Amino acid sequence: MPSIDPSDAILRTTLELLAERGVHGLTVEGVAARSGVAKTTIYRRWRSKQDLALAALVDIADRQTQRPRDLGDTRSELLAFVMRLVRVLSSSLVGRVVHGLVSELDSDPELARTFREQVLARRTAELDHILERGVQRGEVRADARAGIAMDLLLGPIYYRLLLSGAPLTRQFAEEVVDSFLAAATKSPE
Amino acid sequence: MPSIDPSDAILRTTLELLAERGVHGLTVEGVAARSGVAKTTIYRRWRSKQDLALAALVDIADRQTQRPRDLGDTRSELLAFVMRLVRVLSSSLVGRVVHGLVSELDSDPELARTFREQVLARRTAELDHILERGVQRGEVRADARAGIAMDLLLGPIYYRLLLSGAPLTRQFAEEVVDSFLAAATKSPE
Amino acid sequence: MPSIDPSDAILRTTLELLAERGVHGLTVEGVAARSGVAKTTIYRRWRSKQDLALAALVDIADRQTQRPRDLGDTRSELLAFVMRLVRVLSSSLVGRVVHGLVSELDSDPELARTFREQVLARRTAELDHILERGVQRGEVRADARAGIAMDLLLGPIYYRLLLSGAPLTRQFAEEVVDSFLAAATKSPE
Amino acid sequence: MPSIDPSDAILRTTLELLAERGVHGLTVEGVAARSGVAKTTIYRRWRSKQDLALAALVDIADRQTQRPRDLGDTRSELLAFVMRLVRVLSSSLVGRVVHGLVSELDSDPELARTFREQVLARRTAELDHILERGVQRGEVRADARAGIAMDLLLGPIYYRLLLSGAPLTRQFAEEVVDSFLAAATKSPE
DNA sequence: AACTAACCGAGACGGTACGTCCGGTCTTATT
DNA sequence: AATAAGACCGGACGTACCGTCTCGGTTAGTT
Repeated sequence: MPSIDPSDAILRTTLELLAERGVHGLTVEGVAARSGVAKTTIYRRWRSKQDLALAALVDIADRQTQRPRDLGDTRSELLAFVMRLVRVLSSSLVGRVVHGLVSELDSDPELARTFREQVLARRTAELDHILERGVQRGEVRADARAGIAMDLLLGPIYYRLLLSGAPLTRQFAEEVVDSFLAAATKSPE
Repeated sequence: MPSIDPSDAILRTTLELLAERGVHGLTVEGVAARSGVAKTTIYRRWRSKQDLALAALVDIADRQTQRPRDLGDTRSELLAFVMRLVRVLSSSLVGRVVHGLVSELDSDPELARTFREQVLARRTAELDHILERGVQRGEVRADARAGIAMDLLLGPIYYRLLLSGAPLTRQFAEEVVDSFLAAATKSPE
Repeated sequence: MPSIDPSDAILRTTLELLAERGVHGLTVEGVAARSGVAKTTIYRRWRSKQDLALAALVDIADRQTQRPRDLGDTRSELLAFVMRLVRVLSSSLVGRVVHGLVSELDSDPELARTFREQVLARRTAELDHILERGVQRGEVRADARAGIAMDLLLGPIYYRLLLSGAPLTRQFAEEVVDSFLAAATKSPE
Repeated sequence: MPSIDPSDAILRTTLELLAERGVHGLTVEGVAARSGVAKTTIYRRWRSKQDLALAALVDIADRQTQRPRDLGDTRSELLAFVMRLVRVLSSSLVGRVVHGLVSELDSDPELARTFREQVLARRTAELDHILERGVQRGEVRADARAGIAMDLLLGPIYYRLLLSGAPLTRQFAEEVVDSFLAAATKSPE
């Protein structure tokens, strides 16, 4: 007698439908029908279908979060960090969900808050660790902080995912990391 | 005797509604009602409300496109380039429209194509000019090309607009430009 | 606390609109708007506006069905039978609805079936009773049956209603009944 | 160089579409498209699609009108008269068109007038001739007139066509004629 | 031979209603 | 008390035709 908690079934179905049809094709009615749950039950737990999609997203993220290990040098660690994002976003599911949610962040502040806390903040924390170690090693300038670093490292990745549609290759990840390091290493002019 | 063409009225109304309620609150029915045009007329010209919103966006972009003037040095020109984007995106209207459209780019290839051709490609062309001049001046490495430069310069801007919600300040623009130049100047290691 | 069931409100409004504007002017949207019911609710119960109009028609018919009483002689009973139809059809409402539905019977078999079962079959049953009594009394030939009798008695009435537009008077009803009786009495030649 | 007059092409196409899809599926746009004529041209000649359908109907009727020949006895002539109607209405085309038009007669007086003048009045004239001859022969009561005779003879036919859906057989036609003659022969009681 | 007026095709337009999809709320009965 | 089931209101969707309306391009007929 599995899954006494309907939330599991709901999230699992949500991910299935997201994978099959994207955020656009995700409907609360569809989730209810396939998971054998009443619409009411869904609305009791999530405020909207975006909220539900985000919950599913976080559900994945939870499983994939990884402590950034000490790889010896900052470049390797940053590259691992960026490549992990590249890989996750390239898996059609996560990429599609993020892509599908972005527009909603603008009109739903509550959703935006959750997204930033549950998704972005974790990445920032990881990046902070890496940079701290880099400063200690003397590989990175002392004033390097995750704030701007996130913009410089993740921005280009998301730009390709969300806007230009250009491919997220390993070479691209290296160029992004190297560009970042060029500035983070050099003393300001 | 202006606006014999209903397209004008439609686009104008579309911009009004976008400004007031965002892409989310934009409805074809609403545009038809306010602009005094039949829904059919709208559908005769645009395939969907996203298509319409994009048209309105391009309509603004058309009016704002600017030849990048020679400012003497590359940093100034890049900063002007980035700041122009920052200003445009900060004007609530354009920012909201772009934000509202992003999710649709994933599910509507035709829309994505148009967006890239009408919006991104123009920026790329401008950037190309700047970089070319920079190479000639010897301020930029000879292999600098707009492709990756767009990712590095615009990525961080859009990351803040679309995801982190952090403010688009002039200081931020400078940091982005300087970071880019640090890499584009230095010879590869 | 009446009309917990939206069907009541819908049918009542349908009759109002039919009376005011005829079948032609009956729209599902209009019924929804005036009855304070969602269009979906109407479509959940009736397949089309014709189906709805027919339901309203049957709704009236239900209320007006009457056991044919024994009036002593067949002519009186037939005349009462015919006159009842004449009166009902002359009431603008029923006449208009029937008139408005006829054309749809040709293209909507399901509608035709319902119309015949719910409306015509009832009349046929009444007529059967009358003829049966007439046979027992010896006033009508033993082989008189409702099948052809319906054609002969109602045909002329509907012909005037639907096609010629000639008035449905009492004298006309008498002529129809007498003509029928002339044949139904006389032995076949 | 055929059909200099577009009316021909329009009516021909109208009949085709009526035959294929019934009055319901007849659209002015469809006629225009198939006949290679502009909608304007159609509206210049007919007020509505019903008007057009009726014109097509009359067009057929014109070709089929027939002088009722003297067959020697009234019964034969009446039967021929009724059977001709039966045959015409049974041809799916005319039957469908009439069926499709009936409902419009109620809401379009102009259409009704034309229908009665162009279609019914011709039949009445034919019937008049037959009855006149019948009176002269002494086969029919002197006060028999087409007015009520049309109701009694055509009513049952149209009742089956329009309402009951029962088949229009030759036997049925005979029963109708004989019933009429029973009354038209007998002196009033 | 040029001019004009009628008529034509093409098709855009405002408008009405269609029937559908889903969102999110609410009620009822079950367990 | 939480649930499945599902009816309900509401808003918008995109479509189909309606009947009206320019708009140019023949084609006749007139001068």
